[in-house]
Amino acid sequence: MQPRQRRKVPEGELCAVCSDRATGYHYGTPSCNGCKTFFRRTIVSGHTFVCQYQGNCDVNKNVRCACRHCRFNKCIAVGMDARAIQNDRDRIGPTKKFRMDKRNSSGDDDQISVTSSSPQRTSEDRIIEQLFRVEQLVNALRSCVLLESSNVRETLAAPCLLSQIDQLQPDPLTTFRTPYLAGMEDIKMWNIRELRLCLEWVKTFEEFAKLGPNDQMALVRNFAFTFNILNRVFYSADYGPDKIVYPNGAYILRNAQEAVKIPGCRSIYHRQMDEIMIPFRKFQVTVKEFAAFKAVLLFNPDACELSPEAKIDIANERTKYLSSLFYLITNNIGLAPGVQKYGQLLMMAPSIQKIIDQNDENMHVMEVFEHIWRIDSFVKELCMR
Amino acid sequence: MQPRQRRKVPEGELCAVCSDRATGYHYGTPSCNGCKTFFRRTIVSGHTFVCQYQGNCDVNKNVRCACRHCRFNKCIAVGMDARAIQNDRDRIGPTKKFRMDKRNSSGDDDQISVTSSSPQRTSEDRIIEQLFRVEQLVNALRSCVLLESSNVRETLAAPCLLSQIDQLQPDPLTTFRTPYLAGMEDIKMWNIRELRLCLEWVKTFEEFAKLGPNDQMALVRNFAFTFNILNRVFYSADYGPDKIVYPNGAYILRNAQEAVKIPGCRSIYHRQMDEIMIPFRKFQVTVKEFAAFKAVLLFNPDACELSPEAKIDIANERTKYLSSLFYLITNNIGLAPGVQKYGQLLMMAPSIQKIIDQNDENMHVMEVFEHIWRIDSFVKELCMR
DNA sequence: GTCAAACGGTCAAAGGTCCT
DNA sequence: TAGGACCTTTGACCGTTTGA
Repeated sequence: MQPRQRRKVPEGELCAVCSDRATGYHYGTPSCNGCKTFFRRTIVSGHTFVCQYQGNCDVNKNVRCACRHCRFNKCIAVGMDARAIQNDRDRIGPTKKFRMDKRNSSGDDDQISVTSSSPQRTSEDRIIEQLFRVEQLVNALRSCVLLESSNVRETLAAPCLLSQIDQLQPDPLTTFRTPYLAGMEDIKMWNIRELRLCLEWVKTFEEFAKLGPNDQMALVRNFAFTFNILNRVFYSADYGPDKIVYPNGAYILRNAQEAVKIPGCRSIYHRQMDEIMIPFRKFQVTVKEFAAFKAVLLFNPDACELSPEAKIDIANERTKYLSSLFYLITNNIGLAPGVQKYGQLLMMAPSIQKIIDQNDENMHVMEVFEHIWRIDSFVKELCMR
Repeated sequence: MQPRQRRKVPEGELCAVCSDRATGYHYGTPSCNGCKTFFRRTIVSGHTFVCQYQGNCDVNKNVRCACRHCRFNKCIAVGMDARAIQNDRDRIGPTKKFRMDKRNSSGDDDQISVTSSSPQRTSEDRIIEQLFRVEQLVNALRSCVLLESSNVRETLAAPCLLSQIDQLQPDPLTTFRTPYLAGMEDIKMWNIRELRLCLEWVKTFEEFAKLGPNDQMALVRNFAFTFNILNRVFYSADYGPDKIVYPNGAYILRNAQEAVKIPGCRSIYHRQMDEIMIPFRKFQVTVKEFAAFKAVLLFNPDACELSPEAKIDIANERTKYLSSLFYLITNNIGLAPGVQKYGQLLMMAPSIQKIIDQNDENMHVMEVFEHIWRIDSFVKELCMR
């Protein structure tokens, strides 16, 4: 477990969160067993808490359980690092031998639901929990070796990779290295990977699966590059407002480096930073909110070439995710601030649309110079109109 | 939690207090759920009980509730340890999966409409009332003779026409006649008129007036054609989903008539109908809501060529109108339906954006054929990038 | 190879919820 | 209202992984 520094916690050191006796450095911070476990569970489950008071509750050994919102905030404030949490469960096997028995009793395939002990309250909560589980799976899939898929329709018809994720190998190309300037190969690799993930992601929606292949194609062609860009900026490590950092450390500068510039194309990276990445950070969009926002954008009844019959179902689906997003936000931060955050988030959509349109235009320019800037056929099928 | 030892209560172990089945060691003593909870509540509430008899009542499963004094005494006697009781914890929310309560019921009795009947008007109310007054004035101005204005900056700097509206003459070109197929002259006339109205409309916003001329120009160039199209479809008389009708009766067909087609340009009228006009009608958007929606769209912090300083004020202004729109809608129709309507309305913005972008493209095509399809210089200044 | 730091998993025993 | 069945959350303890 890469300890940041190999140092023993001094005798009598206190938990930086609650001042109980620290049992060591956990997630980069001297902390007690309770705060360590609390932090991990909160991150892994994706729970968000609401303070019943003013958000400035005292956190100490005696009252640390009184307000989970303030306890978690303090965990973050004292420097606990969520990246030190290992979501990759293949690397640590079961700690008990009789775990084998459990596997056998629950059937051959280890199911997704093992880890989730979610509260499941209202239908909105269930929707959000489902989105969150899928989001985590997609994030795991992002760093796996993905076989090349040249045909969108076939990929859509194939079984979802997310259910077989434990049989996939980690891809060394995706492991984080010291940040370095991205080259064109990085951009292409991540574009293809993210578009591939998009196809697996959309397949997890029941309503999407019900659509005919042409409607599926229309929706996914309308949405795929949005998914690509949104994930790129949302999951970019925060190296300031002028860098978009891919998971492997490759980064793009605000004024794009020469290596990734395309003659005749207007750079859209600075707009991705100003109009998406910075607002996401400013509004403190959570993973769950992000997932719901993407679902809203996917179900676009105005997507080109949708059949009229499908439009109605798709509009209803959008409404469902809109409501879930609203209650998620307002439950987290209260009605009045939530109304603002919700509105601001939705009003990012037109800006995102403009960026996507600009990208479309760029791709057509690239195609003119196809002998130089060859566009992957899979990308072309998904993103060109 | 310090369990004294990690030991499971033996099968068949009895509660030391009442001899019911023990569910585990609680507060240091094997005990049942009832006595466990009774002990905690008694300690936490600080209650003291008085025995009605001699203080030596029997305490067992059947009569344990008969005398709380003796029950509590026995709890202490068998060794329950009050020091194992913790401070209050955070609320954990509903624990039952299916609850038929709150939101999705009718929104009438929702708490949100505190303001509507109170004499004190909120700031949101005042904002809406102001927008509504201006909307009515602009609607009046639409049918007045408007002097030609060739220069956008000068027009923005000039006094607002809305304050001199009673000195203007009605324009016979705008009076309603029996509907007839619009010709290119109708389209051009209404485009210019609506753009002219847009300039007068934006001037009524205090925050807009405060901006420097370059920022004003950036905002209005970003917004003018949106204003044009939105007013066109919102105020179109309802002759079904396949006609956009101008105030003078000129109408455009879904499959645009030859007279208004432009070679090389994709028609955007059917999209204006499907993605704006029909949703406006379906959602039953009111005039006030429409006005607030336009204000939200005007104050776009992502408009091209805005100065960085202006962006912040503009974002705040947008948030203000977003909140006003939300409270307007939810006060009208209740929280749950309002949340849906609000979200659906805002999510029209990306589709509107796409239509505007398509229009931009068309205008560039038109310019190539400028000798035939001459674009008015005023229109060009406002709408071309 | 050795071993301690720091991961994740476990489950008894805390507290909270909600129907009676 | 108070009681208690049933639920979630907590954290001390333990096995596993990893890097110096």
